[in-house]
Formats: sequence, structure tokens, C-alpha cells
Amino acid sequence: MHSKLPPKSALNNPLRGPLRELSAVQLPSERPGQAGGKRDTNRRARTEGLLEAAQELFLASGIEGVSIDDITRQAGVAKGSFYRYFAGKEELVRALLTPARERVVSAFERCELGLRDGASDADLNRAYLRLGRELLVALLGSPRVTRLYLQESRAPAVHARVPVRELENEVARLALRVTEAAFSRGLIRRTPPEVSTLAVIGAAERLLTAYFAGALAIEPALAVQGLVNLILNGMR
Amino acid sequence: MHSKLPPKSALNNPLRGPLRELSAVQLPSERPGQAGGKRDTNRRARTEGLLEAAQELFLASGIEGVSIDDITRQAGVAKGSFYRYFAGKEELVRALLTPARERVVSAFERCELGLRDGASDADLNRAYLRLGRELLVALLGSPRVTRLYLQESRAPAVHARVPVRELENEVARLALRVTEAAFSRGLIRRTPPEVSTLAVIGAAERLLTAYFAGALAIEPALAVQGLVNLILNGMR
Amino acid sequence: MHSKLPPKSALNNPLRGPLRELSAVQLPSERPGQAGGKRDTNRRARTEGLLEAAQELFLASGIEGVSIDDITRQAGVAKGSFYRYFAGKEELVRALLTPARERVVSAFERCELGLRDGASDADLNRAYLRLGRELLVALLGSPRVTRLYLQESRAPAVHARVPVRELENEVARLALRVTEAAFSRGLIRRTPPEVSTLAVIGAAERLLTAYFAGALAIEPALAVQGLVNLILNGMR
Amino acid sequence: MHSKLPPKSALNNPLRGPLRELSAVQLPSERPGQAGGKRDTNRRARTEGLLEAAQELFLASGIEGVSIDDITRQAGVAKGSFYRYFAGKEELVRALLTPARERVVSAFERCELGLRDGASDADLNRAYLRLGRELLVALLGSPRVTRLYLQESRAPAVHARVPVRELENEVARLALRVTEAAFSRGLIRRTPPEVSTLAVIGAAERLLTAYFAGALAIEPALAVQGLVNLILNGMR
DNA sequence: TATGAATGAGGATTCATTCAT
DNA sequence: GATGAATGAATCCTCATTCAT
Repeated sequence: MHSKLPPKSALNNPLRGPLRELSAVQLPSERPGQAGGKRDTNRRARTEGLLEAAQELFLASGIEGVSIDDITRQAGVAKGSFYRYFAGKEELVRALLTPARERVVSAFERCELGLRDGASDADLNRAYLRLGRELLVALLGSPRVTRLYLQESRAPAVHARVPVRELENEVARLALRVTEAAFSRGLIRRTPPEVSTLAVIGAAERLLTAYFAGALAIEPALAVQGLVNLILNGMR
Repeated sequence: MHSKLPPKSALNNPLRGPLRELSAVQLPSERPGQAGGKRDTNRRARTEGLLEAAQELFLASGIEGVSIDDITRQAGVAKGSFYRYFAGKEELVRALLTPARERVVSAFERCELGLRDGASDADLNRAYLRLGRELLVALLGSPRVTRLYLQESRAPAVHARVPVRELENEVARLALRVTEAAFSRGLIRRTPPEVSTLAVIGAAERLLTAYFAGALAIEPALAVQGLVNLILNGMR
Repeated sequence: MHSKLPPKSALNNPLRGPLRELSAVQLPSERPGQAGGKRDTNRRARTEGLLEAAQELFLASGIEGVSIDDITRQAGVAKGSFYRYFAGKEELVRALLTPARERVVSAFERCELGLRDGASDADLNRAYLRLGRELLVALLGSPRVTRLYLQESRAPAVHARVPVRELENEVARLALRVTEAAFSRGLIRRTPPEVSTLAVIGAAERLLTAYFAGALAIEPALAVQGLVNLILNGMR
Repeated sequence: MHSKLPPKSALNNPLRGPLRELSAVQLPSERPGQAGGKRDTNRRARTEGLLEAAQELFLASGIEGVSIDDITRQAGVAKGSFYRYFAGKEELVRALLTPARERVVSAFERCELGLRDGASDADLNRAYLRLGRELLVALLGSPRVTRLYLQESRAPAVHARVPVRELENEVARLALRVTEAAFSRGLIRRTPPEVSTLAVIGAAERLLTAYFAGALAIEPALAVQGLVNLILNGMR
């Protein structure tokens, strides 16, 4: 079942190439030239260069603190070229989030299914652990996108931050569905589903933030374990 | 148990006066005119007007999305007047946070003391509940500052956001000390202190965010109860 | 003949009090209060404080680079008070120049008289030497005003620099009259009066500038001697 | 003897094209477009237009009295365009001075060489006359830059005036070397080199200033002759 | 298609001057 | 009289977006 996960080393080691973490860059579709042809290749290279540059800069200065000029200068392309690839900063942010978003969504859906099938406490335990592990893999597999999400997902949904907030809403919605699935089957009792859902999300996000900031002494995998323990069994 | 909480109306209804939530505006002291004189009154009114305007705008557009022009226009004062009261946006943000910061710090300190004195599980339970309640009072007593903190405390510490991140660091530090106090007394066992501290902070912040966004169906006091239950006893 | 000159030490040593070099500060005349009374004393103190502050700042940053704010802050008075004493920066500059201007004018006039009376080459020599000496005394007796004049007298006559340029014109006019007096008596032959006049002025100003900048290794008195030698041997 | 001087009309009449006096505008080289292509042409035109506008305005109001807005308005370009061509006013001033600076430096160097080779009094006389003539040609060939230099070279070296003061220092240094060359060969005796150097510079600058102000009745070439006479007869 | 030049609105900050206290 | 608060124009500089080359 876990055989399709990337090996552990891929999670902890720095990624080799720039933006290796982004699997499938989204491109406008109605373009001339064959897929894989020279034009297509150039277009992809440009797009990835811009995304990579923007990603780096966003993490350093925040989405709002980075100008198109900054991005194109960092990417080494002309300013005018930016607008051939993205309608604006908001579209670029959307493109930046899309691959990770898809992975997170699918992780949630798979986990939800697993949760529906389980029945015993052990099943619940296993499902939640898998939820944590899969999300961890998804998030740590795109560390910079994750950091971008973490740092921008709370600020007001204005301008280029809109797609981040959309993702934030989607995550909350997906997570709530998971919790409600568990709740409806009587596996969770004491806490209202909204509360426990948001609490878990908040806890996880805060731990991730600390991890990325280097402020968490322990391994993220252990932190997940600790978090799941905490969630399931409480502090005592 | 809830008798010390502010009445519901105070939490959910808009505050009457501008910035009622800010207790004591910080002012430079070496100014002419008697305290309480006309000049002093005008000065305080201006300062509060600017803080109030900035607060409103920050919540709507984010700190970075609001210009000095926006603030002075909203406050109804001349652009140049801003700089008589604040050295820049960063200083204004600092002034905005200061009263709440002090209240939060003192709440943490009081709670830490209570925790040190307790010995039994019941003591722990009580101390944590009081921690939650006191912070809740502090935070919901300054709802807009709290929202400002929540929305800005994750983004990069650049420019005017610096004071928010400073506060964020301080909160994490204070909370960790509380947890370590409990941990050192053997009241918490299973989870490393950093993990449980950050998890609780993250959970609380997320719940507050949802509450302020109107996305939490239940009362915040109940949510706190639920959160503390969750923390202490786990989901099961 | 030299008995009325200040002693040498007064020329070379730094002046003790601030603005000691300014003898008679010009004040608006139709003010209430007796001359020498408390009001009058305060007024003079304020005026001198502002002039002193302005003088210092002008030398450091140029007349145009200094704001009213800078001056009042440096003088330790309220900004509004400035306008009770001066109509604006231009008037302040005028007040700054006036005492030195009067001294220079009278020096020129005395020298011109001496030149008209003389007949021999020795008379000419003496008159010119005295001219140089008297101007030197006048200029080095108000070193900061002199520096201000030197640094501002070439730039366009706009705004607050107008009075400096007026003085510059007056100096050129006075000097030309001196030269023409000598020329008309046949004491100077080879060079047209305008040329020699302006040449001498320019040379003297440049040497003074270097002296004040600390770029002239020799004593100013020796420099004058050298300059007069240079001029006289050339002009005859 | 005067045959190599520019004809009178060239000196007194306004120059035909804009900034004809500036020989080679300095441009960043790593720009796209062929040299001489449309882009290159436009770029040069813009640069010259800005320099020309600034030059005119600087002479009228002084460097400090002219804003970037003034310059772009006068040049007929958008405000933002200024910064594509110059990092700021200081850089523009530097660009304005550079061609003239190079000409002056080379004139000094050639003259110094000539002076080293000469031996007799006649050689000295000739070398100095040539020095005067060459500098005159250089300075009157760029009359507006010369005027700019004259009007700004004494004021404090702040902000955009820094390059002017740099040039002023360089001129003094070069001139001193010339004088020292003459001095070391025994051609000048009575006056210390610093004094005579600065005196000559000051005299020449003052005469030029008067000439440009229309306050010198005689021809500049004659004035130079007069000045050299004055100097040489005095210095020997 | 790629480039970077052009634009002018918008941002922060300063300033001279007036005026209420 | 003295103070410093208020004002809004002015200044420097940046930015997103468009467009000629």
C-alpha cells in the first residue's frame, strides 16, 4: 500500500534541481507547436523559471512584497515576457499551488475512503496515522509550496493571495468531511467535529511552520506521531 | 464557571466607541500642554483615530495592502499628520499590539504560576482551563487586534509586519515555558513539550480564526472547553 | 596705524562663544518693550540662537539643504517661533550676512580713500597691502559667514540665496571701483581693470576657501602677502 | 596665435542642437538592439533629452533647486522613465560632467608634459599660454557644463553635488602638479606652489564666471592673455 | 516571440507655512 | 509670546501594465 510513496530519503534530503518538487506545471493549453516540440519545451522552461523565481522570492518577502520586476529579474527574463505566461501575479500563485493542491486533495479523498471502510478503534487509529503520513509526504514533498501556503493562508484574500485562501478553504472543507465521517460512525465522541477538525489542522500547520523554521528539534515524522498521539489520547 | 466571562453581547456585537478594546494608548510623554488639557485630548483623539482607521483597514486588506494614505484618509487627517504620531507603519502596528501584548504576557505569567503550585491531575486540569479562559478573555476582549495577529503572524517578518512576528515569537516562548513547567512536574508524559505546545497554540489559533470568520457554529467558550478536553483527553 | 586691528590671536584662535563673530544682530524695530528690557533680551537671544543654528547647518549642508525644521530643532525653539523672528529663510540669510557686509563695505571704502590719496608706487603697494590686511581681518573675524559666502556666492540667486548673490555683486562693484581708482592714476597698466579686479577677487576667494578647508599649509597672513606680491608684480 | 580658437560666433551664440557641447554620451553597453538601430537611437535621444533638460534647469535654479519632476517635465518624458536612464540626480550630474572632465584632464596632462620638457623662461611662458588656451578651448567648448561647474563647485558636497566637488578636487590636484613641475625646475620662485596654483585657479574661475554672466566687457581670449600676463609677471 | 522602454498612478516621507492653545 | 499640531503640496522612487521594436 505504501509502495508508491517516495523513499524516505526523498523527504528529508534537499531536492536536487530547482522546483523538482513541482510535478506538473500547468500551462495554457491552446498554444501552437507540438507538445514536446521546441516551442513547447521553451515555454515550459520559461514557465518553470518564472515559477521557481517567484517561489523563492515569495518565501523571502511574502507574496505582496514581491513585484513582477523582482520575479522577472530573478528569472532572467524580460518583464514583458511575464505576461505571456501568466495573466498576473494571482495566476502565477495559482499555478504554483495547483500540483500540491491536487496531491493534497487526493490524499484527503483516499484517507476518507479508508476511514469509511474501517470499523474498530484500531482501524480509526490506522486511518488517522495514514492520513497524517500521506499529508506529510504530500506537504514535505513540496516543501516550498507548503511554506508558501503556511505563510500566506491566514492573511486577507486580496489580490494575489486569493488562490491561497481558496486552497485554505478547500483544505478545511476536506478535513471536516473526514472528521464527520469518523464522527458519524461514532469513532469520535467528545469534541464537536468542527472543533476537532480545525484544532488538528491548526496544530499540524503550526508544527509544520516550526519545522520549516528550524524551530522543531525533533523529526517531522516523530512530530506527526506525537501529534496523532496527542489527538487520539490527549496529553495525559 | 462562565460567570467571569464577558457577557455574550460584548463578544459578538461591534464595540461601541472606536478602539474601545485598546485600553491605554501609548504616547510620548514630553509634550506641552497639561495632561487632560485640550492639546492632550486632541493628541489622544488623533492617535486613536489613526489606530482605529489602521486597524479597520488592516483587517480588510492586510498590513501590507494598506498605505499611509489609506489610513489618513480613513481617519480624516492630513497625510503629513501621520508622521507626527508614528514614525511609520511599523511603529503604528507596534502601538496597535502593545496593550494586547501586555495582557497576554501577564495572562501567561499568571497561569504559569498557578501551574507551578498545582500538583494533582485536577490541578493541571484546572490550570489549563484557566489558561484557556484567561487567554480567551484577553483575546476576545481585543477581537480586532487578535484577528490582526492571527492574519499576519505567519507571513514573513518584513517591514510593518515585524512587530507581529515579534509577538508571535514571544507567545511561543511563553507557551513553551508553561508546557515545560507542566512537563517537569510529570503532568504531561507522552508528547514532547515543543510538540504539544505548538500543537495547542496552532489549534487555538485556528479555532479563533474560524470563530472570527463566523465559521464556527458553537460558542467560543464551548470551543475552549472542547479544545481543552481534546488536549487533555484526546479525541476518543 | 595697526593699533586698531584686533590682536593676532583673535584671528587665529577659535572664537569663544557661539556667533561671537557676529557683532550686531539686525532685529525688526517696531517691537514692544524697552531696548535692553527683558523682552528685548529674550528676543535677541532667540534671534541669535536661530542665526547660530542656521549658520552651523548652512555650512554643513548648504543653504538649500537646510529646512526651517532643522534650524528650529537645532536652536531648540518651536518651529512656529521662527516666523516671529524672520519672514523666511531668505531674511535669515540676510540677517546673517549684514554685519559682515557692513564691515567689508567700510573696509573697501577706507581702502579706496587711501588709494586716492596715494601717489607713488610705494603708496600703491601700501594701500593694496592694507586692503588685503583689512579684508583679511574682516573676513577671518567672521569665519563662518565668510565660509557661507564662499560656498554660496556662485550658485544661482534663487530663494534664500538671493542675499548672498547681492553681496557678491556688491563686492565685485566695490573692488572694481578700487581698481579703477588705481588704474585711473596710472598705477596699474598692463591689465584691464575688470580682469585684474576679478582675478584678484577670485584668487583671494579661492585661497580663503582652501584655508578654511584646511587645504592650505601656510598661514593666511603669509598667503595674503604671497597673493599681493603675485598681484602687484604682475599688475605693474 | 588665435587661429586655433573657435570662431567668436561659436563661443557667444547659443549652440544649435541640443547639448551639442557634449561629445559622447555615456551609455550602458549591454543593451539589446543593434547599435544605431531604432532602440539605440531612441535610447540616446532620451538620454540626451534628459541631460539637456537637466542642464538647462540646473543653470537656472541650481542642482538642488531642480527636481526629477522638473527634469522629466522639461524633457517631455514620463517621470518613471528618468530612472531607466539614471540611478538618480547624482548619476545624471556625473554623466553631465564626464565628457568635459575628460577633456580637462587630458588638457592638464598635455600641458604638464610640455612644461616638463621646457627649460627657458620662454618655454615656461609658452607652456602657460598653451595651458590657458587649451583649457579655455575645453571650457568654452562646453559652456554650460563649465557654468554648471562654476556655480556648484563651491557649495557643500551633498547629494547630487558630489560629482561636481569630485571634479573640483581633481582640477585642484592636476593644477598643483603643473605648478609643482614648474616650481621644481626653478621657473617659479617667489610664491609657494599651493598659493599660486589656487590663486590662478580662482582668478580663472572668477573671470570665466564674469564672462558667462556677460559682466566681462572684453573677449575671453584677451582676458586669458591678461591673466597669464598677470600671473607670469607676478610669479617669476 | 522576446525584449525592455514608456507610462503615470501610487507609495512613503518631508516641508513651509498657518493657527489653535 | 511660545509652542507644536495641522495641512497638503512637493519630492523621490517603484510598480503593473502596455507596446514598439
